[in-house]
Amino acid sequence: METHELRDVGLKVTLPRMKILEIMERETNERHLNAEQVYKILLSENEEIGLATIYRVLTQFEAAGLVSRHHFEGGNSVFELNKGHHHDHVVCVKCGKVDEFTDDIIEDRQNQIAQKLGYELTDHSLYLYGLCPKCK
Amino acid sequence: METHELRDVGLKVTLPRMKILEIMERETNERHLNAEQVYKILLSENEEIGLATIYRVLTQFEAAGLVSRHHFEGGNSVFELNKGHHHDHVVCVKCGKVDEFTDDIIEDRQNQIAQKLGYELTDHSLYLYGLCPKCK
DNA sequence: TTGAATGCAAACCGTTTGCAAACTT
DNA sequence: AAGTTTGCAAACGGTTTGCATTCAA
Repeated sequence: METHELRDVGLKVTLPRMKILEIMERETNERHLNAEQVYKILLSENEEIGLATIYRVLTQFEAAGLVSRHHFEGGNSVFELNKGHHHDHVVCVKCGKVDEFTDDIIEDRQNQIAQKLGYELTDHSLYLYGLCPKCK
Repeated sequence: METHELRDVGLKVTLPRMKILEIMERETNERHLNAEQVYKILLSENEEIGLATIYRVLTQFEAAGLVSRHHFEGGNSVFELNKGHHHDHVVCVKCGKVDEFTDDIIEDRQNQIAQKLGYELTDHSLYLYGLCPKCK
């Protein structure tokens, strides 16, 4: 139940936050949503929640560590529910489907490259773009 | 001389285009510039070129294959002069310095991952963020 | 001379913010 | 009852566009 997840991260339990969290839990596995998409899903379920609230709630969720924000090609932010482990993404440029992966070899190489160039890494982002099985 | 590069890609030779191309050639190796930065450099050299023109020219350069556009963390676009070969980037989060690299092992792994997940890759982006030698 | 390129200001779009009203505790 | 959270509309920042003027060929 979303109630506990919200309380656990110190957020007051409100209807908008519960609904948005519920949607993130339902949809994250298939695709990552932007604020507009969350807004439309809410509308289609007859929940009249303002777009500004969605941005605010998602930003709070991000600060609380419940979701991460990504900037895919094109620019606007998409959000994904956190499941704890680091991973990278493959994004379908046609339908928006997202697959996740981790690869130790790639991680190692990144660290080696950073070291060789003298950088102290703080973060990295790796996105693969293409057509998913259904779309090609 | 910038004149030929412009003619070669089918662009009329104008002062804004020459100046902007010249700046890209001077600056690309050290850092990748956004439109605002190009604008300020032009101003500092007493060239009064409108920001809208800079966006238009950079977009034309991109279409002509002269430059690439990237979306680094934070969101706004930065441009880099193309030198023909594919490469990825390490970006200093403090000073904006950019280093480039390519790594065949990473490229291979990316292709294998895409294949395993059934994607037909069209593109990818890999950015490492950190502190460069001077900034850490 | 003629069509393309520029400058300016206004439009745009995703996102954020100020404020009064509606909620959670 | 006290303090948050929400909705609305207005503001914002980077980028694009319409239109009259200026320019390259």
